[in-house]
Amino acid sequence: MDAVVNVERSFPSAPPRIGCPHCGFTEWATSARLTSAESQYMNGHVVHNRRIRRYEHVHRSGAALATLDVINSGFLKSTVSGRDGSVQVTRFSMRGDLIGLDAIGSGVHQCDTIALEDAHLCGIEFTAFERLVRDIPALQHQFHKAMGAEISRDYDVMLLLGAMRAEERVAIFLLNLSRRFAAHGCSAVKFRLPMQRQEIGNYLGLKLETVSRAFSHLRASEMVAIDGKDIEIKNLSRLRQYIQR
Amino acid sequence: MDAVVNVERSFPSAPPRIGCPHCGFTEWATSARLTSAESQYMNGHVVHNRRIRRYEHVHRSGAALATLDVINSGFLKSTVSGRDGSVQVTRFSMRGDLIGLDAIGSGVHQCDTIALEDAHLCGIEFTAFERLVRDIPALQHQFHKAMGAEISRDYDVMLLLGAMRAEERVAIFLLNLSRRFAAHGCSAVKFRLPMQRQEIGNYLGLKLETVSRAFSHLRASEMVAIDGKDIEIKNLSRLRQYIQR
DNA sequence: CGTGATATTGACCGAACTCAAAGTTGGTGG
DNA sequence: CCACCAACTTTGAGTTCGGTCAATATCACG
Repeated sequence: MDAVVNVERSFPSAPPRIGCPHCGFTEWATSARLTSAESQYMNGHVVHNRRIRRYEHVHRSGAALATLDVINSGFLKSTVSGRDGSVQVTRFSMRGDLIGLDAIGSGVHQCDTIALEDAHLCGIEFTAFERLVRDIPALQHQFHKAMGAEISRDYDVMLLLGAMRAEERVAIFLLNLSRRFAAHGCSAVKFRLPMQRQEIGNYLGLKLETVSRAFSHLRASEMVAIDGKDIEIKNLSRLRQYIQR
Repeated sequence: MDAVVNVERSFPSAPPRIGCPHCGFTEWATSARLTSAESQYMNGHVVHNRRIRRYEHVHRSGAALATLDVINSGFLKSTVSGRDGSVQVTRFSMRGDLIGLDAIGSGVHQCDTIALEDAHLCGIEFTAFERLVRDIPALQHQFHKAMGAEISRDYDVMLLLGAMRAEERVAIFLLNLSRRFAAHGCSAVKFRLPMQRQEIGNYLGLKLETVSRAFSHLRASEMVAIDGKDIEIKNLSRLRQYIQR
């Protein structure tokens, strides 16, 4: 607890933050309702706004866990691979998402994480993060919720992969993207896919041709307009209904 | 931190533990290398050895998170359901496994968890557990590793569901069970399945007939002997090889 | 504007599903 | 303790959904 006390001594009121104008960790701190002293304390450990270029790795499978990161901008994909070369996309991540949870179990990354477009991350060294989490109860709770949310999401994906038919999977995928864009103040009905058909297939457990056919069929049913990577959901409620069968 | 200090005052050396002879939390404490004072402190919050009878629920989807539990004995299954009645088994849990992680994200359970046979659990109220985790750094690290391990396992299941063929899934399922039994000092090559074909299918994203056929084929290939629920792995290395294609 | 990568569409194939029937198991009550 | 019966498992035959292979179309980037 000392650390927080020290910070409170050094920063009795919150000084203006410097550096990273769109820091994902600060957003995180906001939703965890940290005091400004706590927020400042955490902020001191953040490596701000690391740039990742399109197609670059954030981390590779087998690499030791170094930092926990939050995305400020850009889209990432994480993949696990079988020995036979098969690839499964475990997650598409965007602004506000935590990167590195795949390495906490063993200390070594289980996934490759690659930028689908130029991206910016803020990171905290994991051992420092665990200390912060111990010192700041609100941060602890937020972190546990974030890991728990990832586990819940994984269970939804298992249901999708194990029990849904191809077109349902694609519809659910679009609705999830829609919801996530909306949560960031973007349009829920009109957006551009940051990934290609192959990658969607590797996420949904389908071949790219099947994804393409599903899109074509959803277009024919007039639920969505699809032009390459540009998506417009024409009938949100019918699309929602469709997956409830 | 006070709590630990208090405990250290009250229990300068470890007094003999009472009550639960096979407490999973104690095993947990051992692998986290808690001091005996810390272990004692934690132990004071454990509700020991709750009995769950076969087919009873440990928790239901939609119920608020109350306790985090560790299994002392018995096998459990956790499931998520789609609106259309489809069921996905997210996990088969056994001695030493943590129950309740599915509720940490939202505070509400995402899964139904049911006993496949009579079982015993030790539990700690979750809010108390978060306090313990803050007070005992080694416990914190252990808990984060446990959640991280669950996330890693989920990614493996996604690869299995999204990219593997039926017989591979079944082979991997058997090998995983084998490894887990071995980790508890049981035979790695001879064991009894605690679940039925339907439930294996609901875990592997297959129909029960497909599971049965896969078993028959693995038997015909002389990799395993299967008599109902009794499994004997006849050729472990060939079975391992088989999934590496 | 050209070119390689990505996406669509079609025809065919095969792995897993469905439906059905027989065989086996295990729990219960006589 | 055994017989019965419902639940579970195996196996077979036919179907279907998604995969495979291939040809064309479109896009994005240099």
